Amino acid sequence: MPEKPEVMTVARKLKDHLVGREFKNVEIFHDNIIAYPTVQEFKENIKNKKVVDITTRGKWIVFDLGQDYLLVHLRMEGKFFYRTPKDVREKHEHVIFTLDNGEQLRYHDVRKFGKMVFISKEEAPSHKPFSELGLEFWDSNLTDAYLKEHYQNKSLPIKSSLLDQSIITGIGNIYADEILFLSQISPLLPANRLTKKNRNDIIFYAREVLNEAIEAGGTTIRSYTSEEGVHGLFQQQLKVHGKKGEPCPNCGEIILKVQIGGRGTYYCPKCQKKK
DNA sequence: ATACTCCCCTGAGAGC
DNA sequence: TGCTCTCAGGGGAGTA
Repeated sequence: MPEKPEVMTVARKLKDHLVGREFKNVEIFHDNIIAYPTVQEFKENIKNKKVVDITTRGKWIVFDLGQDYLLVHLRMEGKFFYRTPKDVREKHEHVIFTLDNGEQLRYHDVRKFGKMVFISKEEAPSHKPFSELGLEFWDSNLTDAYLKEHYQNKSLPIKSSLLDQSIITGIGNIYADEILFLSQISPLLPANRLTKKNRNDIIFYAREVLNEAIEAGGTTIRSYTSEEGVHGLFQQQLKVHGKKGEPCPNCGEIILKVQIGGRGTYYCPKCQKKK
């Protein structure tokens, strides 16, 4: 379940290995992975494109190909592995890129939720997904005023609003719970009822949690080429997410689990009161 | 415009 | 052992 820190870690490792390489061919075994353009166009466009850089935007991995971008969203379970053409294709390898050095970069995704987009740099800013992404957590434009503006008409619980990628991008279900716990805000509180302090706390702790996770990512992820994938990241440092029935690390109250917007949500009912 | 619900897809784990 | 059921969750589509 990659969120921003995991995506950044994967992107960094891909960059170490792939900058300067060229895509010579791509085979697609599950068409739904290709979100844009058509599968046929995607195959044709990717050929002979050289990887200039690899970065992230929100939870998307951004392959800078000079004139174009290859964008990859791992969704829940997407992973990359390096193989050679001799290796038998595994059950969940859905997209196989062959590189100019004979190696293959294979996209593995058990649940087939991941998405790939090939788009020109010119077209990208006004086109999904870039056109619908909000601010990165480190962006200096992410301020109380920004959140106030975007939350003022939202009666949705703040938990759901934090997952809205068009406001702040990169936060997923796990870190949303952690950020709200540290901010001592009930996940059920409607976004338009947050105080100024609440909003500033969210910004502060979002930066703290995500930065810490990014640092941990550098050491915890063994290798995205291994069967380990990106599992286990930051698990030891989680305070409430996944801790149903355990005592709150703050006050000892039993941590609850509820469903908010269809997502499992963990919180301490004592520390995170719906004021 | 916002906010619901359903769906994508598979495997793991629980319960019987 | 093995069946059925529920859950995991990022995000898009359709609908009210």
